[in-house]
Amino acid sequence: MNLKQLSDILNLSQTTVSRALNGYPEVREATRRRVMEAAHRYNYTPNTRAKGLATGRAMSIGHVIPLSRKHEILNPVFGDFITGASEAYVATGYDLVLSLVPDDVQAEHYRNLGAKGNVDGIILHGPLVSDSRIELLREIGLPFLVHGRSSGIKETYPYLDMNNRRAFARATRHLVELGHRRIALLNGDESMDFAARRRAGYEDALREAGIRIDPSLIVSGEMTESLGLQAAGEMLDRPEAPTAFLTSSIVIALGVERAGFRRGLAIGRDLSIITHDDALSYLPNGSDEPLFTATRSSVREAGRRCAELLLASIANPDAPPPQELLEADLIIGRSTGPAPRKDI
Amino acid sequence: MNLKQLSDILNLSQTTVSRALNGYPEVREATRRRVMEAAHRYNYTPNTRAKGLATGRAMSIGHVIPLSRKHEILNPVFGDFITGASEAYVATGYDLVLSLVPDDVQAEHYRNLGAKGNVDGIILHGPLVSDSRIELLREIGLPFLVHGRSSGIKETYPYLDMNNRRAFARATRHLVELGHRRIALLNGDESMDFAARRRAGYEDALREAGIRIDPSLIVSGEMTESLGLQAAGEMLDRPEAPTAFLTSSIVIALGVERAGFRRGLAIGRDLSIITHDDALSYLPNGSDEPLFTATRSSVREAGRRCAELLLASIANPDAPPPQELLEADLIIGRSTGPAPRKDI
DNA sequence: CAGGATATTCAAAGCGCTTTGAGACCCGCC
DNA sequence: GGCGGGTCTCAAAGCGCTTTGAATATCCTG
Repeated sequence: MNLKQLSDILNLSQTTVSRALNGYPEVREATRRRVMEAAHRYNYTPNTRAKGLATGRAMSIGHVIPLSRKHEILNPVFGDFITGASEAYVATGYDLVLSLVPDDVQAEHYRNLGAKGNVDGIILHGPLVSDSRIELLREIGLPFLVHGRSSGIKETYPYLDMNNRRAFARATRHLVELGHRRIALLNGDESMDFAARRRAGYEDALREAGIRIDPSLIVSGEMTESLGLQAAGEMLDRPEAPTAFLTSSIVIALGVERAGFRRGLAIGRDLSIITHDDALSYLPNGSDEPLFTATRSSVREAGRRCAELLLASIANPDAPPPQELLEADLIIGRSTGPAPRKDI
Repeated sequence: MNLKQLSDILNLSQTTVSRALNGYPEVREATRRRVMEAAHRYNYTPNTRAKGLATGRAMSIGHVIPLSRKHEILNPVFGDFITGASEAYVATGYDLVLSLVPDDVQAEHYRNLGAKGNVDGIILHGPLVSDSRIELLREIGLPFLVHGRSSGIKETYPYLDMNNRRAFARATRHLVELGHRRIALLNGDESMDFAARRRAGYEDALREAGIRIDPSLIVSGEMTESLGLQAAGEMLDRPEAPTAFLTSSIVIALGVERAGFRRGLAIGRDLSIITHDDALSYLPNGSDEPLFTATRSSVREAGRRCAELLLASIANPDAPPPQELLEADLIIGRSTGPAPRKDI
């Protein structure tokens, strides 16, 4: 069923039918109702491609996920982010076009997305510390929004980020206040901006407390359970083992916990753990009481907000680029406690 | 840059340029090269919407994720599935359109997808035991493929599934052979087809071994760490505690393990665990040696295969509907061992 | 009831592409 | 020289929609 057929059935011109459906004022209310009803009855929905061609708007947003050896980092978080973004898209009739693109063809892919014209805007995922994609996107002229930031970029660009630095500074400070001096950081890949900022926050707090930054207590890599298990395991076996761990994700924290269990350490007493918690729906931090003390910031919420901001800036291209910073909550759970006596 | 501009620059007609780019034979090789080169130089890419309008093909595939209280079940697995599917799409120039749709408007959404014509086919996720969407999709006439199956549907329909029943029967049998008699099943929501089949496999093996099926040892729900922790915790505190657990996902297994740790039980000795492992990239089952004994089947691989099958059936609509069943591997790890003496 | 608003409807152009059917050109051959 | 056959190129129609500018109904006022 297309517009022509529908208007033939109704004995109206295509113009009138189109106007009736799109809420233009120059259609009598009775006519509009008649049209609406027929559209519904015959299950007529305007063809997106044709509509897009005519209006110049694709009514869809592109999400490009870098696909590399490192992509696993984004993976678990991505589902929730998308869920949030979708809420905003569904509400406004936009579609979400997803592409997972190998690192080496990304530039080309972005250019294509622009030229092919099948998205009205792009959400940039997983920015690096210094990410050339931002400049590229500006050059292409397609509206975009960065989820996260890129410290190396000085020009202003639209973004939504979580205040990773402050969150990790607070978490570290909390451990310091509990008397911990040897605090390990198990971080994500530090070529990623969020991880670099987290480390900066951790170092801020240590410096502030006059604690020497010990590189041997800092590990960064893929945020998996194994990373937590292995890195924590190795550190705990040292004579001068850390008494507290700060981890970038719950899965890492689970690995740390396992390493602790294996050594008969009681979590929250012999060993403290603070993790960042993205509030992933399928990996809740405990059900009633939080399992881990954590800095928490919902990535789903971030997804929704990103989408909203991007849509707003598409609707109003002359507005200044949106820049928002979300603060994480510090949630106290049972995985932290005062540093063991002998270690103070 | 559009076709007209490009052909003006080249002093050729739009037809010729279009033909040159699309590999038609009636263009001199020299001309074609000239066109190709110019297209590249001016970064010309045909507008997808216009091309789609003209050809009637959208060059994109829709993935519809049911969004309900239960959606979390799909969530963690979904990222990997998509990654796999994307590999197939990228290779063939297709785009992936994602929509997360609340349960109550799904039917409408599918109809719309069909009418809007912005996808050439649909992958159906998370089929229920008896899923009306399959009939609906057939009725709509849009090519589709089900990831999983729906036991309640008798007509043939295209699908790719993992042999959940056999996998769980094998796993259960393995535990039985190790001497376990009280084997608990921590399953996903059993209104989902995959979970129902897993339970059937579990029951097959128990019946086969003459072991009574004890409903109090079967729990199904959201596949989270908490589910594992709580359900296993409760069961382990019974006088007649199970000696082995069969779980539907690694996250559940992690919860079971934690419940074990808390009670001072040694995994693989006091307590055996077998889990299904979707081979998620960010939740590997150990790094060198598998953490858990597991039935393993890569969901990423499934995603790739689903996409391939769907694309093939779009390319060749008259072929019989593809139906494929993947077998899971049974991987032996350190989480299983003979049933404790006193329990035999 | 004429005359001018105002409300409603229409035909047609255009969005950027593919594709059809036809025209131009160049051979070589009789 | 003319003609058939290949090779190459072109103008124009159409995909399904929106939107402009014009035409027609309808209504109100004096």
